[in-house]
Amino acid sequence: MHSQPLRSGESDRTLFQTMLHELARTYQAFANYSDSYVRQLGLTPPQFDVIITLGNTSGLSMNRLGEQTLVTKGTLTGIIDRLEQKSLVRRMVPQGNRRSFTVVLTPHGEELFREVYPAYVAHLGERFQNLSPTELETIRLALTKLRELF
Amino acid sequence: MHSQPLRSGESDRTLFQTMLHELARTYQAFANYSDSYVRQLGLTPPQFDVIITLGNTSGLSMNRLGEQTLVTKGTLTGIIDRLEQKSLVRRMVPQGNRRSFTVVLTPHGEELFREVYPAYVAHLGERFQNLSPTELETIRLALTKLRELF
DNA sequence: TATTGTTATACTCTATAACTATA
DNA sequence: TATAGTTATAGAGTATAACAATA
Repeated sequence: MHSQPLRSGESDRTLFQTMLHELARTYQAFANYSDSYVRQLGLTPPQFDVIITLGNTSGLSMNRLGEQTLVTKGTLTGIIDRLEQKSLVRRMVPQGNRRSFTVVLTPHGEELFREVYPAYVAHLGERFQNLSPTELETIRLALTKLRELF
Repeated sequence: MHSQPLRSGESDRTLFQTMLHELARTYQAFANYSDSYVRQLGLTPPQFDVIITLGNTSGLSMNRLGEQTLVTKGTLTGIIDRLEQKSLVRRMVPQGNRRSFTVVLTPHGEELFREVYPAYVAHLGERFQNLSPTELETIRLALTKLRELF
C-alpha cells in the first residue's frame, strides 16, 4: 500500500525513460518484421538464431550455444531436438569427453545457412537502403555502447 | 568510408550485418535483464508490457493495445484474461458501442503501475549511470532512426 | 563434488483461422 | 459487409527444479 511517487517531475518522462521505451519498441518492430520472414522458412525465431549462430563455426557446445543465444539449457535441449528432427543440426560427441556435445550444422543445415542467411540479410537490408554508411556506423556504435552496459 | 548506399552482396554488407547482429544481441541482453526483473513481480513480459502501456492512459481498446504492443488479437485476449484474473485490468464496455471494449487498469493495477514502474526504471537505470545526457540522446536518436524504418 | 546436459511439470505465448456479435 | 473481439487448435518456448552421467 505504500507508494512513493517519483520525486522530480511526476509526469515528466526522463530522457532515460524515453530511450528505454524507444529501445523496446524499436526491437519489437524489428523482431516483428524479422520473425514473420523467418517463419516462412518453417523455422521459429530461436531455431533460426541457433542456425545463424552455428553458421561459420565448427560447432559449439550446448553450454556456449546457450550463452550466445541467451537461452537456458533446459529450453535449448528442446530447440536442438527439433532442429535435429529437421536434420539441420546434430549432436557430435567429441573424443575424450563424453559429458559434453558439440552441436554442428549438418550438410543440410549448412546448405540452409548458405542460402537463407544472405536472403534474410537482403530482406532486412531493404529497410536500410536509404541509410548512409555513416549513419549505419553511428547506429552500430550506439548499439554497441548500449550492449556493453548489459 | 564509402558513401554508397547499401547494396547487398558487396563489401558494405559487413557493416550492415554487424549492425543487425548488434541490434539483435543488444536487445537480447536488455530483454534478459529486464525480463528476469519483471518475472519477480509475478508477471510475464507481455503482461508487464500491457500494464505499462495502459499506465497514464484512460484505457485503450483491444485493437489499439494490440497495435502498440505488437501482439495479435487472439494472443491479446489470453493476456488480458490472465491480467483480469489477477485483478490488474478490466474490460470496460463504453456506452454506445458494445462491439468494442476499453481495457483499463483497475485501482489495484494503477497501484502496481505507480509502485513498480519507477522501480523498474530505476533498476534498469543502474546500468546507465555512467552515460552522459549527450550519450543518451545520441542513442535515442539512433534508435528512433532505426525504428522509423520498420 | 562440480559440471554438462536431459527430463519433468506447468504455464504462457504464438500463429492461424474459424466464429460470434455488433455496426 | 466490415469490424472487434473470442474461441479453437496445435505447437513452441519459458522458468524452475530435480535428475543422471561424467569428470
